[in-house]
Amino acid sequence: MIRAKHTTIKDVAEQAGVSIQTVSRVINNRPDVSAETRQRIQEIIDQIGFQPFANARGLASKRTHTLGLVTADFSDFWFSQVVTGAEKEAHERSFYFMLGSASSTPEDEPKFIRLLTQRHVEGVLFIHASFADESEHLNRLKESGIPVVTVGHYLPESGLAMIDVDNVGGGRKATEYLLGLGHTRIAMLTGPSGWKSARNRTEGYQQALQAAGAPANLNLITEGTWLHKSGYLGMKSLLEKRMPFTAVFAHNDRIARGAISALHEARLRVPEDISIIGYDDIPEAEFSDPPLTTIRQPMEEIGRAATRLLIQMIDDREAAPKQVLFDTELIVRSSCMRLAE
Amino acid sequence: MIRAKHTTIKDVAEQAGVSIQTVSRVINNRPDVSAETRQRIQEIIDQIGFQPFANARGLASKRTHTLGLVTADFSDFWFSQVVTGAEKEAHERSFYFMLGSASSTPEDEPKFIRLLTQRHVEGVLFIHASFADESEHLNRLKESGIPVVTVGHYLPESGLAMIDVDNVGGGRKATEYLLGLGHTRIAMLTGPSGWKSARNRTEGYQQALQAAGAPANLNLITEGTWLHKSGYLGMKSLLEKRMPFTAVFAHNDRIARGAISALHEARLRVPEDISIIGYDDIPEAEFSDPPLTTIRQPMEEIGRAATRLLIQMIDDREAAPKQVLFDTELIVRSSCMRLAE
DNA sequence: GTGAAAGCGCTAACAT
DNA sequence: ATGTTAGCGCTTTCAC
Repeated sequence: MIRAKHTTIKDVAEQAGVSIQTVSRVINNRPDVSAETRQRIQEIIDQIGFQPFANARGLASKRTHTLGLVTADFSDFWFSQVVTGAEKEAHERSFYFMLGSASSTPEDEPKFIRLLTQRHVEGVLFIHASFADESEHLNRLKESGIPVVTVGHYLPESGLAMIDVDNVGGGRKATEYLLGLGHTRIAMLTGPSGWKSARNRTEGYQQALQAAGAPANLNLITEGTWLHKSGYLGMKSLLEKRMPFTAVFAHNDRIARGAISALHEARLRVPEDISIIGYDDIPEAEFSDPPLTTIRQPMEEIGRAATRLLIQMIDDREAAPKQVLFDTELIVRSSCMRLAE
Repeated sequence: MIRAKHTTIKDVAEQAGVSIQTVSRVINNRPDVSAETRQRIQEIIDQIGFQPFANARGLASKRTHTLGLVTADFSDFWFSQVVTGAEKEAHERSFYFMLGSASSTPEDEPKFIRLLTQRHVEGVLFIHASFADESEHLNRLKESGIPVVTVGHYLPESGLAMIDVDNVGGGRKATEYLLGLGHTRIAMLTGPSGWKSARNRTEGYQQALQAAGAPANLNLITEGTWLHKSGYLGMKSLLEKRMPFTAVFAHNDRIARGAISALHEARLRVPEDISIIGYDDIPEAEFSDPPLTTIRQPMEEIGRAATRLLIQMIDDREAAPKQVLFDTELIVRSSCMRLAE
């Protein structure tokens, strides 16, 4: 196997007639080089297309500028948005992400830990990893002293840094909106209760109902997964129960859209017969039938903020893990209407 | 900034009372170590949790076991599936992916090239990168001698390795299905013509029509993006033209679903008034209203195959770039029906 | 089967 | 402002 010969700092030094160290200073933008030499060296670098080898720098400086990215589900829209933000922020700060295990099956854990330690990642970003599955990962990492920031995955006990959306507030906001339209029998299709975000949205829902003196009816709550299919099946089972309700809070837009399919199948109209509100504001929400009223989360900004915090923790190991909650925004479209008297 | 001290090969060697080199042999599974010494060393490795530092190995061996992953759009379902497969395959072969630029804006190119060369990635996987934007990237990489495999992005001129779905066949399959149901006025909502996959689906569509003696009517073809919104707007403009058609081939399921929204708004029923077939078989397709007939692509397997090919090209630089086409599968649900006489 | 020496490409620390 | 020396943690090469 023949490998292309890369140009090294030595080549540059020889051509410029200076020592390796001086070239190193130029690469690293150190102040103690004369403008003249700096320029001469820079020209040679540009000309022969020299790129310092990250591995060698990492070995010598004990910094790898590498971050680990771990997630439970790539296909999740929420995830993809967060990653986009995270990636941009990292690049701007000259950090890069290594892909951790996508499938977080328990057997993968040793491999996963090995990846992170062998590569000496300087920090790890957990995006949308589920609750139970991952906590052992997290603890092991924490013990190893690597800074960890979690997104959409808050365990208050763990004391880990986290960036998330205010899901309690979001759940409250959604429910209050429906209450404001006169609805009191409000059903809910939740995400898996293993997810903190789902539990929090449920909590917000209950807070709002309680404050309005319209206590939650457990028969109107159905737990499921985050998928479209789950909304469809959940709504079907809700309808079979024959408990009256006039509005639904779905824990994400995919669930909401699945529920609408089931509603249509049952010849019920949205919003005339049933009002429905989602969560996320996925791109399709605007073009659903009907356009979906929903709770928007600032996902890309969350990714950026998480990465920023992670790098900050790397730079200052004493920095206490912070927990930041972003606010949600109610996006009113036409899947909800005022309850007729 | 205090960094945790990592255990090194030296620590292991000292504890085992052997030389560094012998430990190295154990790590790399070389045959020339006595079973006894090997076991003793292995026990110490396990006990103190030693992990060889990938950077140092890379520096010494000139192998980084790192691959670059570049894409135009994270939020694409197709992409996420392919990545999942690619990631699994890579892990099984002890390779890892570094995230390249997510946003493939032209300004990012220098940064992007720098990432890949500074990290000495051994190969690069381009997933679903668009045609025009990226070709300069590709050529630069090719010149640098780094193996490149593209997925969903075939430029025959470039001679690059690629794994893709047989989009011509898929387009033909979709169109033939509609023809078989008696439709002859078949409209089409395409993806961007800058994408090879879109052009190929169009080609398959034209082939099928021609073979059936029902030449394509350009007025029935509308180009758009891959997004839901585009299907919605495309169908609206199609309807405004008042050119009669009885069926639609949408270049992906999101477009199809957008089109269905527009159709519903226009008080047209699917499939009673208009039949529609999509492409991809996204999870939501099954639960659309109506459930969407579509063309399925084996995405995860494509990711695996692409990674396998990439690693093969790394191992054997003489291996000619291969081009592999996967077959598609027609998934019949209920968004199409036989044309009434 | 095992070890010693050299060096991968770079930075850190200390010279001058 | 620049050079010298040492060494990061590992593999390679060659010796025994």
